[in-house]
Amino acid sequence: MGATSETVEQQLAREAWKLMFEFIRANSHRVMEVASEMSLTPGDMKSLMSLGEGHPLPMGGLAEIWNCDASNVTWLVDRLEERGYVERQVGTKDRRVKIVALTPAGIAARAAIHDRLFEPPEQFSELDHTMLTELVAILHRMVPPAA
Amino acid sequence: MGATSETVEQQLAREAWKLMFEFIRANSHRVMEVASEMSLTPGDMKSLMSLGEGHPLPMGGLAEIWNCDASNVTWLVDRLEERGYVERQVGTKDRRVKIVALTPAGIAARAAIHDRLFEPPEQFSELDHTMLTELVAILHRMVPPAA
DNA sequence: TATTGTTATACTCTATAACTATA
DNA sequence: TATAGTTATAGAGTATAACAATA
Repeated sequence: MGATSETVEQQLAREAWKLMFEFIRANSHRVMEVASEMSLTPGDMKSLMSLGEGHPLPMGGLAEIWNCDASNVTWLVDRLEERGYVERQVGTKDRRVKIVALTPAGIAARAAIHDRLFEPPEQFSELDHTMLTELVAILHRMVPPAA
Repeated sequence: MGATSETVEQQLAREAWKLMFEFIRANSHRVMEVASEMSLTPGDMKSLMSLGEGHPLPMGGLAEIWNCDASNVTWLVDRLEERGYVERQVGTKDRRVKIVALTPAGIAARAAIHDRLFEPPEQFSELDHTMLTELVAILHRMVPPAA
């Protein structure tokens, strides 16, 4: 049953992933909506989202996370800094590096985005208690605990 | 148990949605990878993905689906047409409208994208047969059958 | 000399406005 | 006159290259 069984599971995984993909695509407009509500561009919002509270990051690290050029990080951080959401701190060890940290206003903005973005789409109301419990357990297994 | 029970379910839905969101974000690089493999920009790929085989659409309809300006649709369709993936057909009833249809090459490219994009991420290997079956059933309930 | 981040500049993507052709 | 799509043009976002400060 080895090879056959494995194939069945791969097919199930593929089916599940495909459905998840479609579900996300059907709800992708929400990101734009929330950004628009908060007068942020999608780029600003994405940047803000990936700056953890207790985890300030150097410009270079952001370029890696955001998968863009360093010069673009300068531009993005300038935008957030103008709005008072982040600040640049000079590195203590190496004075060349600039650490980007959320300000209290940035932390608040990030929390507001999360609140709105994590409102579950209407399709979740199709699920009963058992299914919801199962789904949470399954996703907990797939998503590593700490980010 | 009415109000209380509902709140618990809303919390579960929120938790599930948040986890799904994180899971997708952790795998968002795949889209870029596949686009790059096929020498397509993410925009080209997104456009190609939303053109169904038996469902050619007018330029105006695409502007609505892609949520962008009509002039941008012209540009996007030009790109796909240059690569031989779509063709403009003049409307039979109203000669002003242009119907955009996938060519055989476009259908093949779309299938290739799907094949790669729907390869389930490694995290699915954490799930046993029961969980996979549950997940597929749950997602089928949330995603409307026809696209 | 090598590296971090910025500035100057060019290229890509998207939108607004004016236009062409049908209706 | 109104509508579907295109063309001309301007604006946002991103990258490449040259630069300044620090290592």
